[in-house]
Amino acid sequence: MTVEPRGEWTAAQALEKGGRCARCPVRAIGLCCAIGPAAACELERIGHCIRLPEGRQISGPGEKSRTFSIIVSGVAKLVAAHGNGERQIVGLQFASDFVGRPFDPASGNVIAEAATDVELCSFSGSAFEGLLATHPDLERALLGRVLKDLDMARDWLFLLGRKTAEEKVATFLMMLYERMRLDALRDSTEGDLSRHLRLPLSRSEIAECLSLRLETVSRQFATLKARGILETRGRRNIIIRDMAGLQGYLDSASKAA
Amino acid sequence: MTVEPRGEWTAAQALEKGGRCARCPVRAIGLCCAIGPAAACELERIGHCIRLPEGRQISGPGEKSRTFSIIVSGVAKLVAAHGNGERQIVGLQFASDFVGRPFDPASGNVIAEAATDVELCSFSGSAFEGLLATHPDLERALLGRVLKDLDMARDWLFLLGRKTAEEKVATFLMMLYERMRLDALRDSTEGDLSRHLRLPLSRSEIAECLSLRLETVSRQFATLKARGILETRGRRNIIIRDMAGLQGYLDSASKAA
DNA sequence: CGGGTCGTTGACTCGAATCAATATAGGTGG
DNA sequence: CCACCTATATTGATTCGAGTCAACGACCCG
Repeated sequence: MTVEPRGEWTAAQALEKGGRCARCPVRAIGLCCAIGPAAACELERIGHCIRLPEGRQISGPGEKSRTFSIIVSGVAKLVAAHGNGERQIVGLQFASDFVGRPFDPASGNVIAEAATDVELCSFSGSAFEGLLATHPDLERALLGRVLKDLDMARDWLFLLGRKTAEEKVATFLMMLYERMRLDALRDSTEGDLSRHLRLPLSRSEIAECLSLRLETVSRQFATLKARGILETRGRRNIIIRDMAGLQGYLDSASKAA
Repeated sequence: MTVEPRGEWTAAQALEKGGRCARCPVRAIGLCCAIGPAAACELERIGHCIRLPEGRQISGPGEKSRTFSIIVSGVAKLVAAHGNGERQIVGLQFASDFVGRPFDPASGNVIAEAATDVELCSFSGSAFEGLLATHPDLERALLGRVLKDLDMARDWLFLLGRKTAEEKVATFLMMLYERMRLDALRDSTEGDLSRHLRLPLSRSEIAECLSLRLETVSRQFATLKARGILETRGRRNIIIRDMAGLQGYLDSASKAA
């Protein structure tokens, strides 16, 4: 998952070059795929690409201006933090997903943070809202994306509420694998990364996702390794040795010893 | 929460009567409040009111036709059920909320069920989608509602992941209280139901919401009673004796003995 | 090569689940 | 209207999974 630098660019530059969007890796799968060339040109005019380092806040309370962004590369985490120090990661957004909330000043206590270095195609909130108002296709597409996020959140509710630590970790890895495999196929860089997975999160962040402690996550990795389901290569790389074994955990279906 | 029978009615009847919507208790706060009288008239034409008894499935896999409904009275629960018998309630919808998913054939494994007897203002999926396509205001309002559901789901993730059994039950009761107080104020039936709460769910359903066992829910009720925070009147009625005490649990902020 | 962060492993604790009796509400039929 | 009956709810005893506290080990940075 090496990020090929594309550099910062502005709408003006993009137009000069005859359509930066045309070369955008998520043009075909992001929100922007829902609109025709004319509207895409308008999008290009109001958007600009920015790169943020791991850890930087992308949106949420404390940000100066409301923005709306499409992720070009990297992973963002959505974090709910209440009163005391408790944090819960309530969502992960990958390439082609969006971050931000049009028409909604208070984005519900959730902050978005770069989990890895990220490239964003970013719009000012009001400019993007203006475009939404004049392009029903775009608004329709956004509705679809929000519904997808809602499904994801509800799947996650089931995971947090009903799965054991072992099932949580296995489900998390499968989710990550499916999602990053899609991204990899598009980039079509390495031919056989098939069973290789680079983790975008630390153990402690995985724990924040799954409502576990980092020690428990570590133990579950150890269990999965002991069963020959995975191998680790350093801290952030995983090789899935037994895909079927991993899938066996998905629906809490496997009760066999 | 006695449901005043409004009877079944069809669009045709409604028009004869000069606008059934005008007398609808959720007209001012439902999705339909986003649109002008002309569009409201069209909504009236394609919608009809139905009443379903407690326990009846409203939507989800297994329903013959895709529908979209606005809840007029009663409470619906959204249930995620996977493989084995595990069930997780992933959302509750109250009067003025919606049930159903426009433009989305596969409604993400979630089924909606009447938690109490419900009155619905129901539309065929395609008819409602047609109206959405021609009324941007309505689509905008729908987007807002879906974003609200998303916030709710994410708050719930925090609750499931980071709160103790006691905090879960207290938070659940406060959520219910806030929501049902709003409904009650609108109906303005009883003057002082201020601290009275009728539970729309059984202990076992509450447990399904909170990822607890019903025994644990029962124990937490007992604890809250012992602390003088609540009283129970029969199985389904609660009187909140110490509102501040209950609120103390909301943000996991109270660690005082 | 050294230092520090991050991850792993171990021993023990604790909160909620589980298993098992009761007890009560609330509907039904006499 | 009352007595019964069954669902639902409560309470108790015990188990178990994950949390907590603590020490050690390994990776990655300069």
